[in-house]
Amino acid sequence: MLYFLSMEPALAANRIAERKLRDRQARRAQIIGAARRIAELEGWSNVTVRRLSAEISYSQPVLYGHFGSREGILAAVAVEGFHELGLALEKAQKRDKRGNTVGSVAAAYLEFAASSPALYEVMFSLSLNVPFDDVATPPELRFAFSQLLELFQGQSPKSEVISELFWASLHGIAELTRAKRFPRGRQKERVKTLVELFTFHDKTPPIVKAR
Amino acid sequence: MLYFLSMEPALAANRIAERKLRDRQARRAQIIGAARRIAELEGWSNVTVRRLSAEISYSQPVLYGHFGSREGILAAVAVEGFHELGLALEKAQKRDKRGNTVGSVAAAYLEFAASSPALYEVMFSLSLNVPFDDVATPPELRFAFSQLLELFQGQSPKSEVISELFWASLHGIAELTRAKRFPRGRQKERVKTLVELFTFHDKTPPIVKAR
DNA sequence: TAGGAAACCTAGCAACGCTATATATGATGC
DNA sequence: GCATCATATATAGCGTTGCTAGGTTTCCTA
Repeated sequence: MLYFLSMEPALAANRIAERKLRDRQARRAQIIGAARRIAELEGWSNVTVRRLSAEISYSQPVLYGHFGSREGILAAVAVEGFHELGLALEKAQKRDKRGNTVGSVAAAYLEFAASSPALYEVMFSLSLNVPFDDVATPPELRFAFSQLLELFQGQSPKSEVISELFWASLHGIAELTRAKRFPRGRQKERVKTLVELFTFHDKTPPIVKAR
Repeated sequence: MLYFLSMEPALAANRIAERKLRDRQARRAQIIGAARRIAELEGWSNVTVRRLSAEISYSQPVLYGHFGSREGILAAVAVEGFHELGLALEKAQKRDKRGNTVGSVAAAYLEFAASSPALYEVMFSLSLNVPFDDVATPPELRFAFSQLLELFQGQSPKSEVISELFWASLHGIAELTRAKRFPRGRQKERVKTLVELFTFHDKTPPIVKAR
């Protein structure tokens, strides 16, 4: 039972360092979680550093030790959002059984944006972000977009442009819906028409790239 | 030369009231103009009430007398933006000589968004806005969207949905371009492909209803 | 020309993001 | 076990923000 006491000092130091790292990451997750919760319930303007510090029962400088600024916190939330969006799209693509991959991915995208409006908002409102094809771009962003890229892969020489347009359409629908710029209750029809636009029945083999 | 002095009192009061109204509107325009200029040059975070009051050489409460809050100022700028966007789209539609109305309107839309990024940003970032089909919706918003509606009028029973999707696509492209989420230098190809998607030829409609 | 309304400014509040500095906590060497 | 030192955390404050109560000036009217 005195095992740990007799342990090699270097190993003990390792365990301690690991524990500290875990604590740190746990607190980081706590901060991000609190930010998301408050944003979703009360809007991003209520996500203040003071409020967050009260929420996790630490002083403000602790938050600045984790993320360098308030924007850093929002950026971390945004990255988490892209990760989850990527997972949701991947899941939708894999689970599709009706041969309508484009449709189910589109539905999943809009469902994500609608069910977490504040999260979706912050994913695109941060203006000081790195370009998407930059080396510094977080892999979470690439991952999310790659799910859309795969949808049209090899369909045409312009498959990349098609993917970009598809993404833009989804993003536009999500944003205009969130901002209440669209008449209500036609969302299903909108998605259906969108899918038709992006589904190409040519002589040459079209859309479905099962994989 | 003593004409005005002997003028009917009621008329004199009228002239004075009119002049005051003119002054008021001129100052209102000054504020909006200053806000736009600063936003475009230094970003919206630098558009503070203090800064604006210094810019027009009036104290802060004067600004609050015109617009009730900082957000009120941004909203006024946004409305002005929608007005100008509507005009730009109308012009593009009327000037089109190549029979490619959809294309020239799309180009005009993206040109507008690209040349005034801060203006375009504020037009869609105000979350607390009235729904688009509400009675309280400023006519400028309706006007802008009506330009897009006309584009597809009568082309299909779903012309309204098509218009909404077209708008969403344009908005998505504008936003993703502004946020640098798109690879550079393919904008022309993007627009061309978009126009193809939204152009329905009488003989062979590219959209075949999928089941 | 007196009086009153309208226009305008001064000064200040509470809350914000952020940080220099002080204090407590906990691991390490003797 | 104790002293030491680094690391972790808190206190307190700076400058700036949006916004407003209250006093002052300006200008129209009678």
